[in-house]
Amino acid sequence: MLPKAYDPKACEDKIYALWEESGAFMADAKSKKEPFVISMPPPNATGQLHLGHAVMLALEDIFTRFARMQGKEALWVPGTDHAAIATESVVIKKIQKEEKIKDPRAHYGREKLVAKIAEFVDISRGVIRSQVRKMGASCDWSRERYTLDASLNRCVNEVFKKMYADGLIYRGQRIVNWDPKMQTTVSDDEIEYVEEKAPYYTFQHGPFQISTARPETKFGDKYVVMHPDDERYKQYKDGDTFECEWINGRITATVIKDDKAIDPTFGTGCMTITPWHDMTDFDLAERRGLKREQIIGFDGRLLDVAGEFSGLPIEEARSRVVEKLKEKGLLVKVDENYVHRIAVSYRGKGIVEPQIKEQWFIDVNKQVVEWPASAKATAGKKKKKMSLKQVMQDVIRSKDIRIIPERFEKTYFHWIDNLRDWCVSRQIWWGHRIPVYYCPKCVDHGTPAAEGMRDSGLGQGGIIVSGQSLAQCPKCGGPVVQDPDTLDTWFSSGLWTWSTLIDPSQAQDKSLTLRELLDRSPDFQKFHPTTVMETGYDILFFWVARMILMTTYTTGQIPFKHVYLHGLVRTRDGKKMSKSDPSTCIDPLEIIPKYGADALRLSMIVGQSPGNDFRLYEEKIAGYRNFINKLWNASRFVLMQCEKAGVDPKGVGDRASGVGNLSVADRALLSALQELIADVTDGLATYRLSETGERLYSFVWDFFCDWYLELSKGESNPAVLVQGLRTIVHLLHPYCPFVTEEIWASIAPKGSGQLIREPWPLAEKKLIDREAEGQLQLLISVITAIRSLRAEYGVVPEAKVPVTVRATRFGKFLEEHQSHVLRLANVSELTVTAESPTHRHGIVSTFLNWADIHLSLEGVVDLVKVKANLESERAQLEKFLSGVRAKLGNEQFLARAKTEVIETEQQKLKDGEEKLKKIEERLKALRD
RNA sequence: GGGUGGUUAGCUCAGUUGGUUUAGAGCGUCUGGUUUACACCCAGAAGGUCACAGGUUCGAUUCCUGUACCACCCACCA
Repeated sequence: MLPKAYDPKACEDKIYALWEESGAFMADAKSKKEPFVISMPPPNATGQLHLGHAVMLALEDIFTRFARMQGKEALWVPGTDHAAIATESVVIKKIQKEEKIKDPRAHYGREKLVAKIAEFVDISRGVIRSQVRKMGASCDWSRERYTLDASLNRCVNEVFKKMYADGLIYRGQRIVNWDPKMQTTVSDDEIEYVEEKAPYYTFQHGPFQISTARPETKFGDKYVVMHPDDERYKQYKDGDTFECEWINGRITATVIKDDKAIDPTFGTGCMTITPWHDMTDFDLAERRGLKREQIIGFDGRLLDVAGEFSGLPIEEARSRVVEKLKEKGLLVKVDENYVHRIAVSYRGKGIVEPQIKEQWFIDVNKQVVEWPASAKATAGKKKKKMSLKQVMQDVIRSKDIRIIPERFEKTYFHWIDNLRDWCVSRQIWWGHRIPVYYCPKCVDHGTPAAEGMRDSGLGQGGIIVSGQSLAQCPKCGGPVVQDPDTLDTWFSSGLWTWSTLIDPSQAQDKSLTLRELLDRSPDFQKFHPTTVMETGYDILFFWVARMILMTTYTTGQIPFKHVYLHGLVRTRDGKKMSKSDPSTCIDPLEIIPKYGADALRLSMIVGQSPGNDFRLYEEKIAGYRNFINKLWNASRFVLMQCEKAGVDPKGVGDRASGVGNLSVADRALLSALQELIADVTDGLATYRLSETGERLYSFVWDFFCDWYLELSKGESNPAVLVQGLRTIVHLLHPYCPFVTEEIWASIAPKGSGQLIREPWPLAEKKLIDREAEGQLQLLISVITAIRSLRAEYGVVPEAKVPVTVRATRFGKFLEEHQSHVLRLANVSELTVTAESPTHRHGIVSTFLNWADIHLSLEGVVDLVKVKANLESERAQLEKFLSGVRAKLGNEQFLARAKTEVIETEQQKLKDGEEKLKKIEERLKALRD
């Protein structure tokens, strides 16, 4: 006999191993079946499984299992991400701590440090893999990829080369976000803004008053900007110069009139600018061709321009500059309560300083992309040259890609509108190295060397962008040097849906072009574009948008058809779970052994809607653990019934025919199952997972267990029990794969395989039996009504009570099926009659639409209470009826409402009045 | 400053095209129960003017406008 309580610990790992060994997760590129594909958002290779991953895995596993059972060629590609900055900073910190080395970069040098990081990643990558398995993820491990795999690196290089050739990648001196802590640039999206109170100073700058929160940047303030229409400054003309006393002596400054950069209603209406360290000022300087000067070094200390302050870190310099200006009498006022926002690096948490630096950029506005790319997609559309931005907009606008929930399309468009050229170079070592080589001899290529080259003292040189690694200059045969920078991690992540489908052995063949590589990779041919991209809405910009950008450009295909965005998991109090406060966190790895992966999955899916955050706490998970246990016990009950009847559950056939005589309950169950199949199939196909999960939950618990199984105790047909349970575990399998697979093992027909490979049930119309469902409903309402009366009047549970039912239409049916009523409502004798009962004392009643139910409680019941109950019921009913009458008395309603609606209302009135009449009769009888 | 979402039972949340008797679920609460599948259970019950104010409509939790509060995203107010 199976244990009373389901023990996930005893089953889950074992079942997962069976699935994996049997090859159930593996997809076949040669198959003729319709493909269904998901690229798993790769967790960081150094990471631990957290709830964000757990949600993602649960959702994607449901999609995948459903598709697989539906007979599609389902492929779910797992992988891990090298997470450039995140990983490098983790390892550097680790070395600093464990090996007491202050500057691991300097200490080890590039090659050794990269090797150390790789070693660390190798070890920790296995951790996340095993954790993904714990969730029950049915992904194809034979196709696991890593963003730094050789074949993926090949893709990265080829894409870079192609973009460079198309003029989409350029090198430029532009303002970037510099993280002095990590010593690298970071992208616009990897910056958080934190509000901070800081003093806000106003200084006298010649004839003008200017305000700033950053006095330490003000050394190069050679320009004063004001609005051309500002009356206060109309005596100054654009280009006027003036001399004034400033931090380090007298300077000459120029007046700039600009209507775009300045808001005349703000502050004094004029400002000085720092183009080197401010995005807005940089734009203005670009526009007007103004000089720019670096004030702060890349190490976060002031440069020589600061004179006596040179070499000071920002914080210290600030107060001392203010002090000096104050001494000179140039400090006008200080506002201590000014709130401004400082930019903080998402990863390193260091304060980001804008800097002008020579970097590699992707031009998002240059119109060189042919779109739509394929001839097939071109039907009805004109091929146009578009910019990357335009393609990104087009694929969403044309509904080639659908975002769920739809409202995120707006957010997406807004982000694209504000998108600047994407800085893709990073000054870290961990990642895909930029495939650009410099030949110091071949200056004739005409391109100046990158900053890194100058730093290494090689001076000017020719540039070669290569899809494969180079040791020699193809022109002169001399030695080349590779660009020291690596690529933004999202550059390679942007290729994820297809770079993972490239055949690794083909990728070794350097003679192939990227196009050939795509054409010769069977997986790419079969499985791209992928079907759905499922991820948190927080990385819509980071990742989803970049996959669209990179993939449309490179392959001419969209990366995916649907984007399903889930919400973020929050604590019980609605706060973000943060690693720094472990008490607020729920660790899936602790939850799974305790409640099971199935329960965790359900708790994150049911009651949630896409795109909305949700709160998770242990009671919620326990609730679904209870549900899993309920299902488990239902199956124990089914097996027990089989045993009693001497039926082998595995011998039960699949067809509803040939299982002997069907009771009303049997027919009602089979019928309800068909509707359930239809609802669940439709719900899963349209991504309505919460609603569908709830439907299954309620069906299993409230109908199958509470009614069907209870009725089976009186009269049972083991074959129907088994078939019903089989259908249920099929439908539930995507949601809770472990327990259903475990149950399946006991009830599967002989010769069948694992549930994971079973075909999805199809609704059979001929099993739909409205009559039986209606009849069962009648029985249920009679039993419920009697139970309710018993509780209301305090009848002790063990007392058997005689009941009279006055029913006309269904009297005969009720009489035939009274055994259920006797047992489930604890009734001693059931009298079905067409007349109202003659005895009136000690009777309590309730009125259904089609029957009156009278319980005889002679000598037990308090007549005053009976009367009071009837009166309150009457009052309620009258209130309700007056509402219905008012509606039906309204001419406008009769004239304009739909006929069905009017008919329903009329029916309501009729039923209600009848019921009222009965209550009146009962009250009258009580008075007599 | 712009945008998006939320405001439904004590708590956490569903509610797909406006009308299925009197708005649902889980947890919690209350009453009762060792009914041999399950106390991770069973039976019964209480609890909501669907944030507020207008509007459209015969009819609004559902559509529109505005207000308040909360959350998030974006933005160059020095």
